[in-house]
Amino acid sequence: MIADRSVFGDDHPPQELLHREPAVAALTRAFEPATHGDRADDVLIAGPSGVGKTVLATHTLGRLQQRADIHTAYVRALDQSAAGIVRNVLQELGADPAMNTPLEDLCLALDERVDRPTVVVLDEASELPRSDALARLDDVPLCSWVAICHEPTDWLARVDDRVRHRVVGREVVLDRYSVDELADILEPRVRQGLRGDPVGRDQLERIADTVAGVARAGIQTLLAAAEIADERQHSRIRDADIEDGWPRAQAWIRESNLESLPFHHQLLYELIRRDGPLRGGALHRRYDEIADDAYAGRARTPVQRRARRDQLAKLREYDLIECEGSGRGAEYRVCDASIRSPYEVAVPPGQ
DNA sequence: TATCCACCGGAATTTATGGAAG
DNA sequence: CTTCCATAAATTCCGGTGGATA
Repeated sequence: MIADRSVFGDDHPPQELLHREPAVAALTRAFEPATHGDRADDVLIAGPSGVGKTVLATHTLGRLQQRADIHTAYVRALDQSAAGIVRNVLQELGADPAMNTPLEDLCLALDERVDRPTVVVLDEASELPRSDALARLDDVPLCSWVAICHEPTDWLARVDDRVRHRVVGREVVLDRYSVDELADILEPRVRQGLRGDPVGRDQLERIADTVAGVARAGIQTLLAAAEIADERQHSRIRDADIEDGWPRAQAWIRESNLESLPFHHQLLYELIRRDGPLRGGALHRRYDEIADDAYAGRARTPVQRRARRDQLAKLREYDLIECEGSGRGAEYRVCDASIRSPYEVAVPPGQ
């Protein structure tokens, strides 16, 4: 049934953006000055994860690039410093700045390189307000940015006044898709990625409903349901395949999250998976007991408690562990105990 | 209920890394 | 090669706080 898995990848853009016309129009308007060689307006795109914020930005920019002489850069801001972000922008523009180039020099190099309208997409920019990267980009005359975050109100409250005034009131806020809209979005993927006539409209709607209008989850669930239908030798996707496809899709997302993290995080995760739910104190004691063995033969060495707390916060952010209660009494547990670290983490049994 | 203690998380400080300049 | 420098990651320090203990 599955003809081409790559059709379901995050990096496989749709040929046309369905049901985002107002957002495309707003972005196009903001980019308009760039078509006559001027600086584009800055933009803030906000909305829950998986509803197409990144696709909206790159798709619209791609179309602009076809009819205007501009440069674009795509950077994952995450919790990078201003220097890290400016350095990444330079790399995207074809420069090769050294790791230890001072922020000031990076900005000068950027100023020199930007010789035409340049739009920088800053994805995963929720922590961006902590650095002054946006102000740095705004200092470059022809350079504008598109920041992508989850919570626009919170984000705007944390940025510098000068930066806020550039985007406030013109935020592009995306919401989850309706069942009908998401079913429309899934249809082309069925045609391109699956063989035969494997799924009906009512089932696409069922998928859309299951994932509550989150496009990324819908696409992954469609693929998972097709995979399960294959395993069960169904010629068409059945309701039960969709039922079981959703948790499988969730597991894929979590697995790739866990895989992307360094060993420290994965060790903490494995401790919680094996011995959780655990309170902070108990977790730290377990770590101290097994750390020497677990890190034996690895490039990294055990870290202190304060660093572990930051790593636990990262695991929560990635939806790998959850925390019941707050502060001192908080209890950690993994979200899905069937998800394991790809490292063979040697964790001797507790007690 | 009062006191104590361990943990949390912000901020300052130190260490590690990897180029570049001398 | 050595020294220098800037960043990123980790450590140290510490005030605040919520659970534990009497």
